[in-house]
Amino acid sequence: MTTDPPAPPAPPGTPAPPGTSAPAPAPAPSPDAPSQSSAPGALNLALLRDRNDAAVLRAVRAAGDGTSRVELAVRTGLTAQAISKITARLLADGLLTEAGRSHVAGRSGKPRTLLRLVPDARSALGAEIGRRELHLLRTDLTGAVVVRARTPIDPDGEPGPILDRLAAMVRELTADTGGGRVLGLGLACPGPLDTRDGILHQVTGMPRWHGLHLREAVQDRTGLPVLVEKNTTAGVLSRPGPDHRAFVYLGDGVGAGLVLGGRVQRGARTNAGEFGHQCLDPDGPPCACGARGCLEALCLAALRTGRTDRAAAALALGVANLVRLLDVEEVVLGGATLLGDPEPYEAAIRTALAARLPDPHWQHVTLTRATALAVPQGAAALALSRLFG
Amino acid sequence: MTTDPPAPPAPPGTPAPPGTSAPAPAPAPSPDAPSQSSAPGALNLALLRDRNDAAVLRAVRAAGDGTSRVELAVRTGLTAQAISKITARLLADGLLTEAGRSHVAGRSGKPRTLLRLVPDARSALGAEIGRRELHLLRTDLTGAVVVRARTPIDPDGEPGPILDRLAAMVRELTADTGGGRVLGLGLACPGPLDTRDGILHQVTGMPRWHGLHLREAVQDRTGLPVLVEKNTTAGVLSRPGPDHRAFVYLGDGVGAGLVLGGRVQRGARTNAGEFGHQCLDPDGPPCACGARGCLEALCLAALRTGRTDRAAAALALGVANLVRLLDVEEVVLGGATLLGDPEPYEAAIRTALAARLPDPHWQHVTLTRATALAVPQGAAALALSRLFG
DNA sequence: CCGGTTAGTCCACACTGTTGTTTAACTTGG
DNA sequence: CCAAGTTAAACAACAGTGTGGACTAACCGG
Repeated sequence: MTTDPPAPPAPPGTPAPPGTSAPAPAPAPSPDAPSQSSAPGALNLALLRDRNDAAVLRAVRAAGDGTSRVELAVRTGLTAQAISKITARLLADGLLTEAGRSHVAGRSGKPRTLLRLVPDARSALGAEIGRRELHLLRTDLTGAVVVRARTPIDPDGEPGPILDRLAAMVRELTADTGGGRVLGLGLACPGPLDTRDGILHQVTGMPRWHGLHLREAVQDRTGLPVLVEKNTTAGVLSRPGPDHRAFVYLGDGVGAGLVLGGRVQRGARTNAGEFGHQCLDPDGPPCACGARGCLEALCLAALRTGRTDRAAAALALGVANLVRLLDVEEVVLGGATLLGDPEPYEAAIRTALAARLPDPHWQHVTLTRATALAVPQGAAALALSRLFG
Repeated sequence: MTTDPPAPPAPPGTPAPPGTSAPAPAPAPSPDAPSQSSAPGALNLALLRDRNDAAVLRAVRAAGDGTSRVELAVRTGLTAQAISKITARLLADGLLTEAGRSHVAGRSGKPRTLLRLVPDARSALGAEIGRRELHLLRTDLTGAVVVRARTPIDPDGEPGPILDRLAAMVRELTADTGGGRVLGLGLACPGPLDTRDGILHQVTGMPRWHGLHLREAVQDRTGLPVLVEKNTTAGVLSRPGPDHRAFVYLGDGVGAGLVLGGRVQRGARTNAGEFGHQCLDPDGPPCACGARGCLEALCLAALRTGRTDRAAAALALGVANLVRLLDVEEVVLGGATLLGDPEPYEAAIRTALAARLPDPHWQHVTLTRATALAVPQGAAALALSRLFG
């Protein structure tokens, strides 16, 4: 765990979240903690403002290409006046621009002024740390990938040199961000980990990374706010979607990321999403986790013998179980193995859903494919969520 | 669907939620809708105040018997001054009282003034509508049951007369609520339903209730704010618990209610919790839902042949799957069948969790039994959540 | 050109939580 | 017993939130 040159010694103008006006009020004890860790819902005026700013930004993003203030007022439930103040703030911060007016033929009155996100106003970094390679990318405010870079990883090696390389790549990728401030760096990792403190637990297949204080290590090397997340959870955040959705991953293992009620679900011990270890057959083959008949064990065993159909059937059953239990409206499929040959999986899942949902029409589930970049993009989205909430 | 005498023609002084001072600002379109239905997180000042009031009330409730203002300030993250103002409001509303001072030996300074909930300040009604009987109860502010009543139900009968009886029971049970205002009536029902509009879908085993506008019907008959909820979801709310917990139900069927991240999860179409229809054996016995090998089918088949052990094993496997997928910290067991003979189920679940969680120590799961009243109590808790958020 | 209509802003305001100061109610030490 | 020290809670002045009403801007239709 070499600690290396601390890179940019202080965060070069990054830490201020949405509002930029106040000099440095920050009553928070730790400089990067999210204001109040375990506050049970009590809100401050500053937090209120940030929340409403975020709500407006989200509404603008959701609208795609241009919304008016009136529409924002309707969508958010705030007054026109409140929207006026909030958008003024966001315009001053450079996050929004006015982009023409919306002339609707045969409609009297002053036309609405369109507002848009300024993609280059901020940027975010996201990385996927895998057992084979490290993938880093930078996105703009809309989440679109701007540049990316990759480097191989030796899973048995020490993390230190790799993190040094990561820091170097970060410097490269952020060198040319005009005035666009970098919001932070999201790191998506396999295996169980502690999201809150950014500490890895037993990362399967990467023995030297066991127990690593990843957040601290990368924060020291880059000077950026760092967020550590499980890869599947990052996957589900790769793009905005419905309030109830799941990202299902089939690669080296099987896992899922969950958004329920519009919120990422990490579970009590940040260990939710162990979708691959649901038991589908108490007498099935043994799994690496110690149990028997896990979905993951069934899938991997089938794949080893080339029986994609069986792997797909097992996965499909798991997805149907998940959909029935959680009533999600979208399932996003990802992971190298699955994306390498998606059709059989999609077909099997469609069949299973049709067979196992009592009313497939009413409970329609959208099935989509993630891109290969979903995980690092989701990691970047994590950094963007400082603005979008 | 007889419409009957509309009972107390207007809500007799009930509608104002926490704050009572303002005459009647209510900018909400519909009188009982929760201010703004689908507002994506935007808050106005009135909502901010209600939220903070609720946060303080929750903190007082969580503290059990008496907290001080300083402690509330710490817990909520608000300033002492803010707490002072908020508690003053709640004291004026009669929700809190000052109950002595906390003399701690060997501690200098002014002793803290203890604050407590006033149990009788408000009350809430909760009902469980089952296939065999209707169970109604009234709780105080703390959720403790004050009075209850029951009446048999003919599952094949018309709902109208039963709802009339319900309204009569409501009048009885609320006749002697001193000044304690009734916050509302929660109705827990089986089967798929639409929580938002309070409309039942196809309630299994109660054909005449199919498509009933239950909320409206009961609201008209009682004049109270009515909330309709699925029985399992009500069950999980029967008492405060950890932020990630599940209520698992084995009665006429098998189901679950979920609280994840401190929020009830109903799913995209308020159909989450179909825990009983996870497939544990693709070649298993056919289930009433049309699929094969559902947990519920396995359990019920085993129970029909008196094999409690097999039913317990199936349920335990499902619970283990649920815990791994969602990383809950508490599982509450309920339902008449299970509570009639809980030991084998508990033992099987403990065994399954020990076998299937990679680190049972770190991921410890508390297993508790619900009371027989959990469902109607949870329904009442739903009405209490107007105050507690 | 002018009235009608809609969008957005300016201003005064009510209310939120915050900061700084004062009062209340104890314990401690002489 | 009394003064000093300490902690709890309230009081007063304040910054900042969203709100309501009046006002201006920018279009349409005649």
